[in-house]
Parts: sequence; structure tokens; C-alpha cells
Amino acid sequence: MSEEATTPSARQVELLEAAYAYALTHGLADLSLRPLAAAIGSSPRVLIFLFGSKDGLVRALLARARADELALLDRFGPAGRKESIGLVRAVEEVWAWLAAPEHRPLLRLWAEAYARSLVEPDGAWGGFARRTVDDWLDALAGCQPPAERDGEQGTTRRTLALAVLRGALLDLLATDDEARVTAAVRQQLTHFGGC
Amino acid sequence: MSEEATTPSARQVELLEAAYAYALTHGLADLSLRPLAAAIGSSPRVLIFLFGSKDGLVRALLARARADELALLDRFGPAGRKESIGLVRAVEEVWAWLAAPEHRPLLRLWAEAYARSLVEPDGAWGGFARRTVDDWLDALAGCQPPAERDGEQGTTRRTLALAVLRGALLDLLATDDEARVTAAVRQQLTHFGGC
DNA sequence: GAGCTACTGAAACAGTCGTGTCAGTGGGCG
DNA sequence: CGCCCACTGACACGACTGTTTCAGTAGCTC
Repeated sequence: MSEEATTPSARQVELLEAAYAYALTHGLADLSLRPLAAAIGSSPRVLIFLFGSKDGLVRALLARARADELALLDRFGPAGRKESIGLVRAVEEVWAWLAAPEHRPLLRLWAEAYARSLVEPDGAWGGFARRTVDDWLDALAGCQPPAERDGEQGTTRRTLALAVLRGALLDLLATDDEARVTAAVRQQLTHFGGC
Repeated sequence: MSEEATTPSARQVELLEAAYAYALTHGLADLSLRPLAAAIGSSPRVLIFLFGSKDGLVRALLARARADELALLDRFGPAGRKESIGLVRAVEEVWAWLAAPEHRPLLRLWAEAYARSLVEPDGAWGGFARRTVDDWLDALAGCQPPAERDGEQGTTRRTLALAVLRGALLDLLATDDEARVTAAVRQQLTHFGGC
């Protein structure tokens, strides 16, 4: 049914991983087959052969990035967990991950893909932003106690939590001022629980 | 001193305005001179002549977009105002503007430029994200009462306000779910003032 | 009228893009 | 051995890209 339902071959995942590392430092916007192939020790011919087309490669790269994202989310909000940790602790822990300098490249790539998918909803980028919002809202919902999770107020609270995380991340990526931005997130957490 | 300190000619601002309208609907990422020129009734030759290069044109377009942004900010936080309206009201009013459907294209363009300037800080896009964060923080500072404005807590509060606005905007652009996102912003406002 | 400035059209330049063609390689398995 | 299959190199195709060259044209001032 899908155009690429076949299990990826060993060589395919090897090249995808190399291309992913390349994309993390060079960005996806002006990604070009020839420079990429030269950098990862391959050739445009092979990339086209393995991924079908450049669009296919980009789709694979976006899926790869999303896998990293989902792996992060799984650490905090495994939907079927016994006891939920609550939104406050979830935001706290997620922010620690987002603010870590070693994750900057991935988050820049994420921002790039997100923005691009807003401008042109069709093609390889299509739906990335939408998908990522749903991923995160679901994960945050998994962190809320059941009583809070359902109902309008629960939706509102996790939407707000996501907004704070995303907005703070944008600020951090632009200014690199971790002290100021982290202080803002902390400020939110103190007001978020009580009241 | 600057490479383009000359006052823009009438024809230049006319074409810039047309190109700006084009960029608002088509995005900046894969902007190309020939299709753009054809759409606005000009020619690649003329665009190069008037703006020096494609980079010059992109820079002019980004400056044009920033002008729109600064015009918005001026409406809320004119730095030398007699009485400050406070962060809560500022966020409230700014959000009303951001959530208006007719501003969607501008905000998509903004997100695109922001993300791109994160990935490649050099070139025409360079520094856009950084500049825009400073613009907004300054504007929000202008809305805070003087006693709150200075000091660490004031900085933290306006950083948080900006993060909520930006994060909510990202959500809105991706999901178009104005009711949910606006509810989240409102929720924040009730907690923001009191406590 | 001459001369200057601002703008414009047509065509071509060198380069890069994604992709297709054709001919192989090497290894596992019958 | 021979066959197949995943993979690969060299190369060319056509369609773009930003930019340049050359040759203007309108309008203004002197």
C-alpha cells in the first residue's frame, strides 16, 4: 500500500544514519545530493537507488528525526504508565533535555522542518508540524493524572505547557542565553502547580 | 559605510512591495528570481539591478517583514509611554493580533525566516532570529511598570511572556485550532497577574 | 538639441540541480 | 560452475539557478 513498505536494508540504514548526521550540521533547506553523497562517501546514484528520489530521502530523514523525538517523549510520558508524574515534573525534565547543548543541532533541524512544513504543506515536509504537535500533546497528556487529563481544562493545561516549552526553545536557539530562558521556565513551573 | 545606504527609489519600493506580497504567499525558502519577476510583472534583470543581488533582495524582504513586526510592537509598547499597560494586557492584545487569521501569512513567513536564520547564521538570513527576540523583549519591557522592568524578575517575566506567545503561535500555525490555543493563553494570563 | 540618469528587454554565461541510462561489481546460493 | 540480486561508477540529459553583457528607451536638465 505505502510506497516504501519494504524493510530497509543494512546499507540503507547505514547511509541514512550518515546522511542524518550530515543534515544535523548542514540543515535540510539547501540539502543537495552531490555534496551530501561526497561527504558521506557515497554517490547520488546510490542515494536515488536506495531512497527512490530526493523527496524519499528527505522523508526518511524527517522520519529519522521524529524517531529521536519520540524516543525522548517515551522517556517521560509512556502512555500506559502506572502513576503519572504530572505536568510540572514533565515540563521540568523535558526542559532539561531541550536545554542541553548537545541537543542543539537536532532542535535546530526540528525548527527548520517545522517552519518549512507550515509554508508548504505538500511534498516531503508535509504535515511535519502537525504531527509533532500531536506527538507532544499526547505525551504530555500521558503525564497528567487521569482526573486532569480528560476534560477541557486538561487540554488547556497541556497546550500551555507545550507552548512554554516551544517558545522557550525558540528563544534559547536564537540567543543561547540558557540562564535567562531557564529562569523563565522555572518561573512558570512555580505558578503552574500551585494557585 | 553600509553597502546600501542610498534612499530607495520609487520603483524600488514598488517592486519590493510586490515581491513582499509574493513572498507572503509563496514563502522565502525556494524563492527564485524568474518566477517572482514573472509574477510581479518585472524581470530578473531589473531585480538584480535594483537590489544588487538575490541576497540583497532577500535582505530587503526580511527588512520589510521586520518593519511590519515593529509596527505591531509600536502599537503596544512605545518605550517612552506615560503609563505602562503591564505584561498581562500586553500579552492579551498581542495575542489578539497574532491569532487573527489575516496575519497568518506574515507569521508563517516570520517562522520560516526565524528557523532558517538559526541553521545558517551567515548570509542574508543571518541574525534575524536574534534581532527579533531583542525587538520583542524590548517591546515587552516597555509594557512593564518601571518598578518591575528593571531587575532580574522583570527579565524573567517578559522572557516567559514571550515564550508563551511564541509557543502558542507555533501551535496555532500548525493546527489552526484557535479555540484550544487561545484558551491556553488566557489560562496563562489568569495565573500571570495574580498569585 | 546634447547629455545624463534611471530603468528595461533579450540573450547568453557558467554552474548546479535531480534524475535516467548503461554497464558493470561482488557475494550468497542453487 | 552459473544465476540472481543488492549495490555501484561514469556519464549525460534537460531543466533550472543567479548573474552578466550588450543594447537600448524614457524623462529630465542644461
